[in-house]
Amino acid sequence: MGIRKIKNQIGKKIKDLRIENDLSQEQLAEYIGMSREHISCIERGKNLITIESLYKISKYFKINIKDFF
Amino acid sequence: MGIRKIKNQIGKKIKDLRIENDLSQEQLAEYIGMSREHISCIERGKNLITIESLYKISKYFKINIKDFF
DNA sequence: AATTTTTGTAAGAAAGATATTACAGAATTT
DNA sequence: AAATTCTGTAATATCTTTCTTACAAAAATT
Repeated sequence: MGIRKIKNQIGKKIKDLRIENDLSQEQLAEYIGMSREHISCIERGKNLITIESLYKISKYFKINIKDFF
Repeated sequence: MGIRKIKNQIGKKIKDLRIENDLSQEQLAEYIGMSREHISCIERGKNLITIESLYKISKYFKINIKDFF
């Protein structure tokens, strides 16, 4: 599995969590402290998130960071 | 568990793998394509590695990226 | 003990991630 | 259908990570 698939996988997981929790990109962005545009790109696998940001998201949704991989 | 602990945890894991495989920081750096200084900082929990670099290391050591978390 | 190898550390440069702004299209709501 | 909310996208700016260079300390080897 290459880095592109990892990007898509992480993006999909974030989007799923966001939808499950009935949040808009903007709401999630505000909670996590990042821009909506960046979240949009991450969800579509265009940008790669840092470990620190991924950690914040995992914390917010109360899941283990492992579950993104 | 905060981001500082995650840094230390990742650094320790990388160092352990490197020692187990009898590599110097310089050798690992060359294989992975990153600087020795940066690996030194990562191992000591001073710098936080990106997901892409972490992925390269996991691939080199043939382990799952989950195992860093 | 001297030599060589390995590692820590710092300052500045380069690269990459993320923010900001702005606008358009899609989806939803009224 | 109009209005509102939500999302995609691009260009530029800002911030953080990573590299480069250089030197010193520590550890291993001879």
